[in-house]
Amino acid sequence: MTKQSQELTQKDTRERILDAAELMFMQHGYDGSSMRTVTSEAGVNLAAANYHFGSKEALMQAVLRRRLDVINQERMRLLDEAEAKAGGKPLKPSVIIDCFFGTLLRVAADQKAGGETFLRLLGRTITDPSDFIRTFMSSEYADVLERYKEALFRSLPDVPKAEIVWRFHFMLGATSYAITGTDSLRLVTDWQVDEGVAEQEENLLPRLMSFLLGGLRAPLPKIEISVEEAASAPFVK
Amino acid sequence: MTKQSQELTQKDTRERILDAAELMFMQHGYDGSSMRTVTSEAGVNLAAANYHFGSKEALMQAVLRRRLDVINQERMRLLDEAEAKAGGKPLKPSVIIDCFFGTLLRVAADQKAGGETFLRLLGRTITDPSDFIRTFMSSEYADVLERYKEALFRSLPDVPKAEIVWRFHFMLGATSYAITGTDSLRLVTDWQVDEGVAEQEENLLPRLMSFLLGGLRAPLPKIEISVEEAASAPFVK
DNA sequence: CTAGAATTAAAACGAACGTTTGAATTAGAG
DNA sequence: CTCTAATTCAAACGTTCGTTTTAATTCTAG
Repeated sequence: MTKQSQELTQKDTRERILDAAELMFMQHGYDGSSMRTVTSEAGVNLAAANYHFGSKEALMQAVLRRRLDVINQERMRLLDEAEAKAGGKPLKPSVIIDCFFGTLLRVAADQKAGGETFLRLLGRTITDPSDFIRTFMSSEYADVLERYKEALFRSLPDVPKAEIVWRFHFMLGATSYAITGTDSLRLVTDWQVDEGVAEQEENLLPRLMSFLLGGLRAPLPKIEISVEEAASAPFVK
Repeated sequence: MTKQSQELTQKDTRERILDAAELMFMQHGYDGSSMRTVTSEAGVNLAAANYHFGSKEALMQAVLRRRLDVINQERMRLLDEAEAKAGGKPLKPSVIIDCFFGTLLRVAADQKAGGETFLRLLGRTITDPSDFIRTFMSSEYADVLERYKEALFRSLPDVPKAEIVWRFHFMLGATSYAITGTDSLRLVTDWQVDEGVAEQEENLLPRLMSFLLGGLRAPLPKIEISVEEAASAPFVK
């Protein structure tokens, strides 16, 4: 059997498992989902999941990788493009933020039948307690995060780097929580009964963008920085 | 046996279970923690947990309630106090934000041996996939959220209420993610090896506060609002 | 068509799970 | 002290978990 035909025959089962796993992991979390519910939801045999992916952990990684690769490649491409166009000059913060967070929302919302689901899965995954997930996400994001941090440092030369790292951190949190959608605190209750899901995404992006930029460019807090702390501040290279 | 002596004798076991559960739930999540690891960590018999709390779900609720009650009562008290002092005039956004988010960080950080742990547990709990946790948090937070939303509406009369609700939502996300601490993406890597944990908390508050206020007061996004959407916007009463 | 690899299918494995049971132990009230 | 209720304890319950095994089936290259 050739490689090409393998992929064709596997594609059905593999992708059905990935789709079902994406949905179940989003709805019930990694620990809350079982291989049995995933495979039965996918309409395939239980053993097929272990045959194609090896283990539940590997399945989770495959679910995440399928979408994250696309998103992170697009993030890199857009930042390269913007920096090339700027010709050595620092980028505007709004451009950087849009490349990073805007890409996430746009790409994830674009992909038919799964983008929305993945977006919410990602929001939960970022705070997932499982060690292997945190390790995986860390390695998966290392390059792109380093790239964007450097871009922000150049973009905001007067802001301490430690402060930028903190605010990037806060922005990630606001975004991850925003896209989780199902508001655990029911802050937003009667939600889009008449309208489609797409419309929510459309409006989420500009709203979130305004918030993130406002936070990123907020006045610096007044903190007494001790000498020792300044020396050990993160990422002051 | 009198009620008082009951509480005294139960206190040891009950609180040891609560402390251990708080720690395990924080470290491994609700689904990732077992009654066996919790009770063995607490140094008590397995059945003691079900005896004192009835079930694993009830144990989780007791863990959350123990700290949330204190925090939310303090939130209510401070807002009452601030509004009484203002004498009918709207409060400044910074005051409201400090009452809500500042109280969380201060009270949780104050409580000896557990405040820090609970803070991180709460960060994860807010995005936990379990249905019963979301339901519990929703009901536990309903009153205080309603109170703070109203205060923000009065504080920012020119900002559409829907926008305020969105930004409250984003602020919750930034905070919950910020206090989760263990950065899943390792954005902050070499972290306070020399310094204690307390110092992180000290600096987190002003940093987070600046970010939240910047986001809250950011320029409004440009969104085309259709008539239908405006009519069904959340919480426009 | 046929040999052989790839895939699917059914069944079972041992381990870990939340919970329950019933006896043993502890502690306070009269 | 004695009786009774509260608590602790060891053991087991039935279920579900991720994974493995082994056989049946499907598909394709030659």
